[in-house]
Amino acid sequence: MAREKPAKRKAKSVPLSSDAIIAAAIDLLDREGLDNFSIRNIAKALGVYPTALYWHVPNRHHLIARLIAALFADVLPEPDPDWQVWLKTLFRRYRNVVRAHPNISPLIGGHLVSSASADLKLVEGILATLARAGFAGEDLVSAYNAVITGLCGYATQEFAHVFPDPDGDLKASLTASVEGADPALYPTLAAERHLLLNRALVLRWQNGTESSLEPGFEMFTDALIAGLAQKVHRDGNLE
Amino acid sequence: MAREKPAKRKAKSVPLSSDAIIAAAIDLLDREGLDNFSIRNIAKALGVYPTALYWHVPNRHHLIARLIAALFADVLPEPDPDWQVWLKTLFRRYRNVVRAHPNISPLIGGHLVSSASADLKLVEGILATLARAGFAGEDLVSAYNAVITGLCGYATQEFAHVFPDPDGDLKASLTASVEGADPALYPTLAAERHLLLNRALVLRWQNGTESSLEPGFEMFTDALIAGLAQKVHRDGNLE
DNA sequence: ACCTGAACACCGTTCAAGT
DNA sequence: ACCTGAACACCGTTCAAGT
Repeated sequence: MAREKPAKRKAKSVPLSSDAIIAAAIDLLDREGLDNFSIRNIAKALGVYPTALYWHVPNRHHLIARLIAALFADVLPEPDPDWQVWLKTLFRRYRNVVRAHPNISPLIGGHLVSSASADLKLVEGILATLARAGFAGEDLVSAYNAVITGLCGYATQEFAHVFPDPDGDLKASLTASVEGADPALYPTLAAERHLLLNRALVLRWQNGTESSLEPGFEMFTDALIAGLAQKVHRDGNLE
Repeated sequence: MAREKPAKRKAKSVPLSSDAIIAAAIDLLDREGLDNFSIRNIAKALGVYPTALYWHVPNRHHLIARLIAALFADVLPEPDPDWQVWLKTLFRRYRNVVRAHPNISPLIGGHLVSSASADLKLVEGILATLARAGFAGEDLVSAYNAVITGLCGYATQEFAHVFPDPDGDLKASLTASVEGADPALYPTLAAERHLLLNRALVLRWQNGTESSLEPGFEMFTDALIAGLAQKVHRDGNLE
């Protein structure tokens, strides 16, 4: 009784468009996850032949680039007098998008696709903020790269793709090795094992959707921003 | 004349083993890149049927987990009296591994696979270092997560997967949009465009292999470490 | 201009069969 | 115990053909 109407999404008549394709792609990714995210399944959801998409989108990579651009279209925060507050807000907004669409994590992670649809307003926003903070020249580029890394870094880890584990083998083996960690060899790990299990990166079998890593997000972003602030301050680049 | 012997890797006789499979997988990933990295091609390199691998390795995910574990087996630095120096060394060693095997970036990025072969010595090393710095309880977990993020974050971005772009369309469109950025709309971007093009994340068509992002790495890791130091200092968690 | 439909060269994985 | 070999249910993408 759970599978009445198999999501007959397209009443035909409506013509295909690249926007409709991206929308269907986002919907599919959110509903079915990365493992079922394919050109063919997007086409199926649209009630159209797979090859029909190629009239509107050059290939899978560009489709993903546009999908990412669409999801992050509104991350840019309003201006703020305090550059540190602005950065923090940006980090938070970025994380919220990933949290709302966690399955994009692997698509952002180690891929350069995003460049295919660069959001210049976002780039300028970060650059202008860092320039205002006191960064210039090469240091501005470095600080910008540090910020972008911080932006993607935490969220993509927190909401990383969990590979299929029907029998719960991963949970079992992680629990066993953490619970059974020899205090002589791993004193800190053993002492804090209950806080760490499924809540510390590399010791998880679930991602941020089921087991939030928000405290670490606060720590990470605050530390990064504070470190950047200290850098400009120490170098005497004050306005 | 460049393709004499097509790498006839296996003289047969030598029996298959999971270690041999991982070694062949690393070799394939390094030589051919992610786009040709498949179970079938690993098998081909070993001169064996694809399905033969399944006797030694449960599936693709576990194979990748073991591959990652093998590559990072030696990242853990020697002990150092200064916890900040130790962390910096760890960051640098991690980046060096990724730089030597850049094609793993997408496999680390937004995936939780690494958990399948957690390196407890590495985990303990980071935890012990942070505990020594003054972190405890929940803050220790948060700081640990921040460090792991920093570890993976920058390197996976710097050496991110570049999708095939035979006609150089990406380079052309990025160059055009950055070079032609309206100074009225994008003042900072326009002013520093020569420093940014292909060297700022999201404005690149090459990754760190061809266009190093090391200055940003220094900035990022120094800022993160300094920020963490400030955090423990401010909270008065000194020993 | 836009979509169909067949086709190509791939995937990961299961499972029975061989030795 | 370890590998072969066929088979299944998928991929992304090309290209000719339809309308």
